[in-house]
Amino acid sequence: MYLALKRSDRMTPIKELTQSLRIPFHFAAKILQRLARKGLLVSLKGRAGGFGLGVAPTEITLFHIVEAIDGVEFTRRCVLGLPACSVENPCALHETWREERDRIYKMLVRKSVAEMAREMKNSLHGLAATKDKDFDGYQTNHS
Amino acid sequence: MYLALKRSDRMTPIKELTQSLRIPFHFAAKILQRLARKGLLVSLKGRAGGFGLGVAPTEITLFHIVEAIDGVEFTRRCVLGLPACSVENPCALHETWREERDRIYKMLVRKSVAEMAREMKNSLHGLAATKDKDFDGYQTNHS
DNA sequence: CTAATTTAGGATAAAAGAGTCCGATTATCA
DNA sequence: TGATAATCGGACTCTTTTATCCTAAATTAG
Ligand code: FES
Ligand code: FES
Repeated sequence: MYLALKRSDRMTPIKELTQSLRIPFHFAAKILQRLARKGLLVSLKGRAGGFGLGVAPTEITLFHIVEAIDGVEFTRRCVLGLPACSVENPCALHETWREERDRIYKMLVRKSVAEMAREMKNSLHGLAATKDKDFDGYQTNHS
Repeated sequence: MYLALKRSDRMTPIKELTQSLRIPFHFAAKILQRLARKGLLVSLKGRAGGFGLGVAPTEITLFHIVEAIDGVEFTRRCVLGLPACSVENPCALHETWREERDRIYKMLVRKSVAEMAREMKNSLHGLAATKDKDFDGYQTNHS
């Protein structure tokens, strides 16, 4: 979302992002790296390096992000943990759960980063996580 | 579900349950114990001991079980992990997620163990978990 | 070419979770 | 009253997840 709200003609270094959002450097680095490997972001090393969007923010959906970070196995898995989920051998919740699961899937596919960024424009700093970790500005040490 | 399908005039020992369902003894024991502490089941030590339902199977809902096993924090938590979830300070997904979250909540509250047991009556043995663990019948050792 | 900057990614550490084991406790029966 | 059959709950182990750190590689400025 932060990257989506930035002008895209140059790269954004991790340090800028983490200081603005007040989140830990290495934490953000791993996430950005992961999204870049999936092609959602592009990265560039060196002097003017950093991260930028790999595709238009209207094209990046929550589904893509969940897929890159947590995986989307849940769309196929039995909610009770049975080895297979199928209509042939349904568990006690199969029909009920399938309905909710489909709704969530559709929601993930529908929500784009562009849309979300628009909605959070005014409160992006609220992204600071639940626990108050140290962020770059006051970080104890880094060369 | 297994207990709901049994006549309730005497207790069911863990061993009987785990052999019928082909699941590991200690695994089931911990779960049963946990449900008993919450009052969903009753337990009795000694000779004719075992577990039984603590309340009518029509009164035990999925919500009660999730509450006892995994917790139901998710009904209050921000899906993006912000420290608080509220309409005053909503995240980019607040409205969208609230809707799904409510549906899932209602589903959990609606589904009773009685209903589920009825539906799985014929395939309860399918409860054997994803990975094929050893179960009591062939377990390597226990006094 | 060299120094500075910045990401890449493997290694390590820390934390959480799942599953197992075992001694203690409780109840029943002969 | 002693032997036996059970659960109870803490300790322990194993695996997975999360977070951090560190060195290498890439890029650019001078
Ligand atoms: S079989 Fe359980 S959700 Fe489909
Ligand atoms: S504020 Fe994020 S779900 Fe309510």
